[in-house]
Amino acid sequence: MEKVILHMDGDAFFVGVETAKNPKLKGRPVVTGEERGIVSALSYEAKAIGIVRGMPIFRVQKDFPQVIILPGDYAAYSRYSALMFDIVRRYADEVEEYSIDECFADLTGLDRPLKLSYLQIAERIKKEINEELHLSISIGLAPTKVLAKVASKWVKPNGLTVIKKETALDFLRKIPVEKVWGIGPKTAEFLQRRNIRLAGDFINKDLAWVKNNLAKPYEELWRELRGEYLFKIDPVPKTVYSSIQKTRTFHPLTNNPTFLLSQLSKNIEEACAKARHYDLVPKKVSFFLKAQDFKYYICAVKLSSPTNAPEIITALAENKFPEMHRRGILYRTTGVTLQELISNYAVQGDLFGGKAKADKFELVHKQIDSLEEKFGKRLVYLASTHQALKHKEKGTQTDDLDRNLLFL
DNA sequence: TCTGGGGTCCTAGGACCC
DNA sequence: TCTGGGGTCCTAGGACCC
Repeated sequence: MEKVILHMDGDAFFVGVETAKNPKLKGRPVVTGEERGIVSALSYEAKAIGIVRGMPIFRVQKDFPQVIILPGDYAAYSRYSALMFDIVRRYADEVEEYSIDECFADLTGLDRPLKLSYLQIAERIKKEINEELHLSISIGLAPTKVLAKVASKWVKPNGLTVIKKETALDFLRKIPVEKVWGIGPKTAEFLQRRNIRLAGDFINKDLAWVKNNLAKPYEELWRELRGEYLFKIDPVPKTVYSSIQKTRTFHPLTNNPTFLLSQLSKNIEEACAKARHYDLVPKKVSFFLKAQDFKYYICAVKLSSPTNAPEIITALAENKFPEMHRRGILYRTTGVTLQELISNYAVQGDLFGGKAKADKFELVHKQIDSLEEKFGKRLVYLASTHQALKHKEKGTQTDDLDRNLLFL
């Protein structure tokens, strides 16, 4: 039986939720991202007057004084996201939560028991999300995930588009190849140089050409675009991470090792806090500095004993720092990635007491975590992070920060 | 898109072995 | 001292996504 895959995509989702919370925002130019200093989401009205994602907030304030600027409210976005997916689950069992505002659902064979056509099922989902949550979404229906993505983007906002195997080519002849899910700038450029500009041009190439010229994932993409169902719906809710990353870009750029290390220390504290929250420990950690020209200077360390204690990981970072740091290069970003995460429960003791030492630190941090939950963030942090916070909050009294210093 | 932050997956090539 | 052929495992880095 031919598959029927639904793809649902929130319209300007963060702003949509803000409008649902406060209906007075409806029809107004609204952006979110105040806390980050750049526009992270924008209403269609804001888009219409020339605002784009990533635009600095100060520019919006200066050039578009009529725009309403809001800080992100991620707790609300997660709540609405869950409610939205619950509505999809009223109809389909197989729902894959792909991102905070997108999901796939397998509707195949549900028309009979529900006594509704596939189109009617999609219409109901859309109507219920509109009426119950006051959110606008767009839906695509197609025989594969990739085609369903194409369909949901075809009419936006508030769209509902069906692509059948027979009509796929007509759609794909109107879609630039770089707009296809999975084809990024590099592959798009490669294809365009060979005169493949539209998704339709791409699927008109034969399989041998695809195999000879592109990597394996693109062969699957090519098949999916031609209507062959390959990318399965994965309904397992995402509870585990395989890596956790924390990065921060700063201005002005710098070469100062002390500054860079304190930024890295802050990255490490944040990453470790997240890992503790999920009871995960990394078997491997990598640090990086990103230079002015966006080149990465990376070093990776295998942990003899997996831990999420920031004291241990910052000590590693300090040891490895000279391997990444070059004199005379300006850096824009520091970052840490905790890799090969495993459940803390599964960690075995080692011969040299590394595990016992890590356990002590982890216990202290668990207690700090619960205090911070009660009394707010940044109650306590490592001395090595101190400078990074001073930098961020320059202009405020550093006395308050000094009071909370914890030397371990 | 002159470039923020957080993820996943794939692959080429080196290390090591027979 | 120089030379095959073939296999596995691992890792760094590329490419892509939202």
